[in-house]
Amino acid sequence: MTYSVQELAQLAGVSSRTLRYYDQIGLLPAERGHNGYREYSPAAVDRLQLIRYFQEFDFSLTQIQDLLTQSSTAQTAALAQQRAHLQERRDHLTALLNTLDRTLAARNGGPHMTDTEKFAAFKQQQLTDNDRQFGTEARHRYGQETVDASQQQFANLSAADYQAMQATEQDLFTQLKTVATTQDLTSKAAQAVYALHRQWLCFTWNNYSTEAHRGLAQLYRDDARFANYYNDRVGVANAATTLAAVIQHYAH
Amino acid sequence: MTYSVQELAQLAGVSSRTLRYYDQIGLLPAERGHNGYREYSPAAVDRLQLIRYFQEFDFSLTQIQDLLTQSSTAQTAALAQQRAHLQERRDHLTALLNTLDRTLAARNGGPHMTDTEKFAAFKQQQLTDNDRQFGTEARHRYGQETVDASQQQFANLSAADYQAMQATEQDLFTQLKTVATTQDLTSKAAQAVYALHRQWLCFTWNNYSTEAHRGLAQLYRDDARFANYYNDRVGVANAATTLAAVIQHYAH
DNA sequence: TCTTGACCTTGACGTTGCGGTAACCCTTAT
DNA sequence: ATAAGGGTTACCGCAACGTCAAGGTCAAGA
Repeated sequence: MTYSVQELAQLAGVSSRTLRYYDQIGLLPAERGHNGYREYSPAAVDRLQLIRYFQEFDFSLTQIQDLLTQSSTAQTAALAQQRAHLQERRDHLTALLNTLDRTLAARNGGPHMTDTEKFAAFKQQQLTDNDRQFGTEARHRYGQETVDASQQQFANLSAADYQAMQATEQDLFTQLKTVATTQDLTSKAAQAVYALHRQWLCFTWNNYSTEAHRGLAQLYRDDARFANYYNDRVGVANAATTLAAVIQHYAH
Repeated sequence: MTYSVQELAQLAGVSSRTLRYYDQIGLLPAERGHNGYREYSPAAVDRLQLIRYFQEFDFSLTQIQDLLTQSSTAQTAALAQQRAHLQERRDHLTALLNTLDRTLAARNGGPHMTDTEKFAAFKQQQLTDNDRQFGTEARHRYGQETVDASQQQFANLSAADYQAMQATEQDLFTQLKTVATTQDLTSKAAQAVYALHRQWLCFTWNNYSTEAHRGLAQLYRDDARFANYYNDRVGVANAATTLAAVIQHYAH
């Protein structure tokens, strides 16, 4: 017993156009009857189910095309890799729901939403990015408390402060680029780099000390994640080492 | 002070191409400098933040276009409607994750050592600690299944999620300390405590409900083991009762 | 037999939210 | 004066289909 396009479309919850498209790109080839109509065998039904299954996991059609030809172990690996992605998406949705609830409450005459809260979801994203990059290492070297306090501080920044912090970092990058090329540690640009970096730190550090600053400089030089961050953002290969050298030079 | 395309793009985490596109379709018009360059005012920055915010909630750009011209009440209605959609998506993702886990378990027969397994011992430790503290009592009141499902979920957390969960709990402790001293249930700190505790729960609960949350609040107040845990970690004697009061106040 | 209406076919163009590239302009530093 | 690093418009391309247009096929009723 075979299915027509419409029948299979109904069964699988897709449009007939979709089935014709899948046939066209060779993802789900159909056999043809004497009149040229498409006919789908039970095997095709199974294949379509698999396709829809993979599709739910955010694979593209070309990826699915590949997956369906590959071995079972390769398929397993791909699925496992997708798991983390799914979990991230769910956590993000959870955060969004919380934010949305607060937004709605505020709009319904509830407690007024501060600028900080309005930006919370975006900053949460930023924050976890930061944590992914630096969190583990910093925790190891400076202890849990410092990092938590720093995140706390970060989350408490007002929207204006947050933008000011971003602007400061931008200035830092610009000046750092100059120093990275000139390599002149006594230039005005180098002094600016030190001042800006210190200023940037003080947005989130409440107890600045030159020792901690120098400690951070070591991290910038020695840890690939820190180094990559600065090299990427500044756009030169020796940005991190230059920044570290500047800090070592001025922080006393 | 105005931003150039690149500057605003960096700030907002979008590409400059995106900004030019938004200008082109009139979603985020830019002013022009004497040289024809785009210049973005602070008002444009705010508008872009709003755009990104709505975008997170899966509105199309044309819908956002409309929303930005409409009244605040219309915007509220749209957001409220979107809430149900968001929750559906999250539930769907949860189901997908469970399915995927079962799929992977079925495919995985051998003693291959994954990163998850590397963390498994540590998490197993934590898990038994939790079980020693809370397990018996929770089992009595909520039944074996709930507890097992929760432990299952906990063991499935990725390393990154595990650290995020720890960070959330730390934030919770900090805020809770404030509330425990002020005893102001309507303060921002109290609201934060509720949100954080809910967020913390959702790392391991896949079906959050306010009733279950209130039930847990009772446990915190009435069971010495729960109470001691929070009082110890926060460092004040009335932490657990305060937390319970906050939850009772907000979970409806 | 003829017609009607439901189904099927192959094009071909439209959509969303940008990415990428080309070709050219502006400013600054060397 | 020339190179670099920004900016500009303009156009082509992508996935995964939706949506016509123009027509072939088939069973049923007048």
